[in-house]
Amino acid sequence: MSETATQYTERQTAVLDAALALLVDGGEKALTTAAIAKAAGCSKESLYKWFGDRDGLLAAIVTRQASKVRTPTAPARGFTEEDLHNALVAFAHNLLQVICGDVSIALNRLAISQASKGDPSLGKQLLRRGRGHIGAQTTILLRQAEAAGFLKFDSAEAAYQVLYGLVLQDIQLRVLLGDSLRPEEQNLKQLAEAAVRHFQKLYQPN
Amino acid sequence: MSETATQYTERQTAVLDAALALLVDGGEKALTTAAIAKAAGCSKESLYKWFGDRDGLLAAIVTRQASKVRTPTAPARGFTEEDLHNALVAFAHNLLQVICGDVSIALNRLAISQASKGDPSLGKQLLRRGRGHIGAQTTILLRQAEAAGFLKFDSAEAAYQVLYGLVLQDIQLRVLLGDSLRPEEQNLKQLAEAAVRHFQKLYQPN
DNA sequence: AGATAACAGAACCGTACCGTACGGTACTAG
DNA sequence: CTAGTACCGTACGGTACGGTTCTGTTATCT
Repeated sequence: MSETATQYTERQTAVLDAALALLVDGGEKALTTAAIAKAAGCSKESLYKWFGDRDGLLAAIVTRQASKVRTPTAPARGFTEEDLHNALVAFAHNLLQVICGDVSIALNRLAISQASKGDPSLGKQLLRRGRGHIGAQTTILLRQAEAAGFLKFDSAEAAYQVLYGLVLQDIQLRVLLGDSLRPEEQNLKQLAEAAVRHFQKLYQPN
Repeated sequence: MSETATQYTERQTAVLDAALALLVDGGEKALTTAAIAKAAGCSKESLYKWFGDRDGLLAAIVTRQASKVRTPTAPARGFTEEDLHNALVAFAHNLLQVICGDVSIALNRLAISQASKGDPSLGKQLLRRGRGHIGAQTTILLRQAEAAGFLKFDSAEAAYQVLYGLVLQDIQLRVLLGDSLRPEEQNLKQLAEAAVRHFQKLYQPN
């Protein structure tokens, strides 16, 4: 596994942000090297000097964005059952907002498109740095909740998987396919609360 | 909405099948008009005569495949709670198998790629004829189960959404991104049973 | 048998885009 | 003042592909 610990200069990250903006509105077809150079106010030659080739630039975009994932607020040491509920709802709400956001949609579409061309590296990056990271943090929260006696399960990872499914349902795939949320789904906070309610019912201790 | 009731000749459906096979192994980049013509043993000119342009051909591939969706076995008139459980598990298992299959992955990737280029029509088709259809059938089953007193919920559609999320979790997105299932996820039957168990616990009447 | 339509095969055209090369410019160091 | 560095802007080569056109062949109909 290539540990791309490469740190980019301020100038280069600005280029990556410009490229991401270009990707978000316009899709992948708008993301040509010429367009990136123009939007970023640099020359194509510099792009190739900095990022190797087009795929390298795409990978840099993904890793840069994935490095921005906000880890869920660390749970307080001693916390009540209501704290747990609120933390889970906040997690679910945040997850829904991220997934329905333009940036997430554009990046996931890009990664899937690359996977379709036989290169799963972008997808792996996205899963590892995005979903994997946020999942690990939340799994810790679940374990603490179990230790506090608020939840009961065999595997924290499996429980997290269930929570994830309850929250997202088929929403992520639908937005990726270009579908728009139904009116009753517009209220993401409400969706998050319903999902967490179901989750707590499934894993209540008694 | 264009009601593409166009019926293709046997020859043309054979071309669509060949194109689908090409898409399944090789991804979208392998799906050039020249390659399709070669694989199907026809000329490019015929392709354009039959399907208009490349996008028309892609749409024809999707609609043809979507027309093959097997509606879940109609539930028996008088059925027991065990029948319900078995029907739900069969549904979940079948769903997982379809979603993890090469054809589903290739078509969903194709539709997402098209959506990324600003054309959501393929995605709409996929949702309407694929997920929408199977969902409607299953929702009917859920309603009958409620009438029989085996389940309790406010909205059958919402309950179906929950079942869908419990079954798929993040599996579909992961396979689309090129990730492979973890060893403990290989047993799809087991996943289906766990999901249905959770579902029934959530919506048990008492 | 002759006419007509359908089709395969191949050549061709225009376009889009990746990657590279080159000339010109601003800035810094000695 | 000169040399070096980093960069922009542009132009170009090579290639891939969508779509069109042409020619020859096969099949069907009268």
